[in-house]
Amino acid sequence: MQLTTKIEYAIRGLVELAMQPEKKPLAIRELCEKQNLPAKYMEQIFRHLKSAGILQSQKGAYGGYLLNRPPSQISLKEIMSAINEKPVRLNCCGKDGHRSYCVGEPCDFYAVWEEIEDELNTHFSGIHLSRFLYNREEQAK
Amino acid sequence: MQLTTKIEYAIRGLVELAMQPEKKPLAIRELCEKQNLPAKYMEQIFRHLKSAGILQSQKGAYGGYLLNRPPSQISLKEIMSAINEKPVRLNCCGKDGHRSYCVGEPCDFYAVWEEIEDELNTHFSGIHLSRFLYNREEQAK
DNA sequence: GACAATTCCTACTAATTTACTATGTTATAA
DNA sequence: TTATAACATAGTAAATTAGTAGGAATTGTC
Repeated sequence: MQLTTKIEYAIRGLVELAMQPEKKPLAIRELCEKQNLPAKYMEQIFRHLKSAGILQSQKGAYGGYLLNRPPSQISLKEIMSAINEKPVRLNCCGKDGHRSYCVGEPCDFYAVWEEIEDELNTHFSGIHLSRFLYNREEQAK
Repeated sequence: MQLTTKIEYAIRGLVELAMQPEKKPLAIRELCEKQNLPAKYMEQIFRHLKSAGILQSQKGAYGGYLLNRPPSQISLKEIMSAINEKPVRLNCCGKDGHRSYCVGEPCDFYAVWEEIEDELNTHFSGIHLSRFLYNREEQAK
């Protein structure tokens, strides 16, 4: 498993939002000062999370972001796929790749790998943001 | 999930070896011609698989590689960790990173992520090479 | 013993991806 | 009207991935 900074930052940002009082938006700049994160980079990340329906935003002065749903209803799967859409490409099936290994389209190898991916997605769907703030929930008033 | 070519090539190579008659080593060059893979790159991959105890090798003329164990006893976990050792680094815990998020060493965030990694490793430990050659087993005599 | 075939080893390079920064534009509350 | 925030896109630097290059060491066969 490869944890990119994007995922890490996303989770840290979301955790911070989760500890925010209801309905009070938190600005990226403020959040990033607390967490010492690159603000401009975070903007991009948060916009993705917004288009995925995880966040909602308030523009202008006193604006910011807030969670669209409780942390227990935001899955790691959602977060991950909001941030990086990476279609798996197998070289054995590529246009230029050779095909002796491939039987159909998609080939057997690809089919098996897709099964495995599905299993992982199922697993990540069962992990929620709340898991990352278990210890902090008590700290937050 | 990110499937690197190294992992893909490793599996394709191992599948090819699995279809080889017992005790007859298969040379990288021959294997790579069949599968249209870069031979020199494959050498590196196979050497890693060897040091991980998945393969054994026979040097010199008529040499090559062969599986050390039946495909049903070679897990995806083994293959993956043989090829890429990637220690997860979280920026929130880094030497230069800030620490407001971190409570201990390692921090809560890290601890949760490690739990998730363990779950994945457990899952990958249950997936074996044989899964990739289910359909081909009949084809191989 | 010579030779051909093979694994083994290390260093280098090219391509791709990741992790940002820069420079704005647009919307909104006070 | 002004300050503050999200929104958008393009560019850049660092890191990783995906190889290639050039050989040394080993081993079966003639």
